[in-house]
Amino acid sequence: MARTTGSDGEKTEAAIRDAALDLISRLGFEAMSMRQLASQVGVQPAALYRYFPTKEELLFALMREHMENLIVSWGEARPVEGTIEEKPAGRLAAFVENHIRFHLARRNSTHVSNLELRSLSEKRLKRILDLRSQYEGELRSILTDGQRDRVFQIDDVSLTAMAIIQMITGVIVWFRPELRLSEDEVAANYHTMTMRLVGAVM
Amino acid sequence: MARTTGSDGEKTEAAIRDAALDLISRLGFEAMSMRQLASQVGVQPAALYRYFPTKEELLFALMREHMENLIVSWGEARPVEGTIEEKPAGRLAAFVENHIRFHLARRNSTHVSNLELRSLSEKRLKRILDLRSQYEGELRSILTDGQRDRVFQIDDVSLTAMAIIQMITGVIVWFRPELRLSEDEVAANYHTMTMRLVGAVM
DNA sequence: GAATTAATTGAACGTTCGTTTTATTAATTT
DNA sequence: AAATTAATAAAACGAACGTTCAATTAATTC
Repeated sequence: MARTTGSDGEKTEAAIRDAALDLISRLGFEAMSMRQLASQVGVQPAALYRYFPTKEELLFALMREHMENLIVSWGEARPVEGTIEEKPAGRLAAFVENHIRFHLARRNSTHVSNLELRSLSEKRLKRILDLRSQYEGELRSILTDGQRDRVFQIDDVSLTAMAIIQMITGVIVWFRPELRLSEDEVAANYHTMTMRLVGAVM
Repeated sequence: MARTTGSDGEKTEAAIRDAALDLISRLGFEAMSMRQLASQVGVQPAALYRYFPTKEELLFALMREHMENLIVSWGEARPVEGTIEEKPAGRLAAFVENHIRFHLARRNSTHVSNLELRSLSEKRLKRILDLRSQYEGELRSILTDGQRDRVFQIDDVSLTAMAIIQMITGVIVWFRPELRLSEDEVAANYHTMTMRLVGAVM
């Protein structure tokens, strides 16, 4: 056999991405074999190489897409200038809420992006870390502005930014949709904790 | 050749553990081969199997030891009953300080214990998660007591416990000894943030 | 100093890995 | 309807994997 009836490059590529996110987040990147991936997609291993030249480039594509989506998501959620929400406290609230919702909606790719950095070559690792640093810079600038306006009490902006990122990303480690708390309640809770953490009066 | 001059089982086992922690934390468990490990220890691959029956049991041993050490460490650092430090705020301060110092002193095994859970069989995974839950229970009980005494303002004890654990464990992701902040400063900073997070007045 | 035990080597086992090559068929274009 | 391009299958490559086994030597015990 060769080309199968109804086969379509775009659909296959999307199916590969989905299956890869599922398998990598469950088994880990190194533990997932290309044969396993092909089998889950319903295709022969060789077909994968039409879409991704190597296993590592597949991982890189998934991670880059995740980070770019995250940055775009924040760009759209960020309060517009001149509004009341554009003050530091409003921006921080928007940042936390967007971050929580984005990650809860993308558990698989979040796991992949957070746990598989070691499998990237130095060059590709740097590109992902640059995107990450760009995103974290948004948080740092919010904290710096709040410190300047004396609405936040922060000892060290960089350290606080890392602490907040770790805390709010950690939600995907324990949160399960079937648990007692809803996504809204979780987001509200993290918002409150973040505001207390930076010493903002609510 | 066979047994080498000066060879000693205890030393070899310790060397295997050290090398494994180093390699796994750098490459990941699946990416580390037993041949690589043997080479770093300075021994033939077959020699590893005198100390650990399988690769997975080696990983399990490293993780269990890490968690048991963490629990022992907290047992020794925990304030004694009847002292002023035994109030919730003092216990929380001790918990955060011990946690930060313990993890900063054991970067490799922390990475292994946090990132490689997926490589454990169901049974062994459960044993590690039980130890983890036992440790987290200590934090939850501190938060519960502080809530009862009205010295902490906490919406949800479990959620807050997870948030704090994620935040303070995250220190090893970014902290490098050569950076501007000392271990003492970092610990003090996390202590302040934690107290603010639970709404304690300092 | 002989017998025993501990520690390790060297070689090999079958399996699986990521990837490549070639052939074949479906869909699209001309 | 013929020619071309896109999508896949089938088979194979050499390399690396975790692990086992038998042989060998160092250290210890008697």
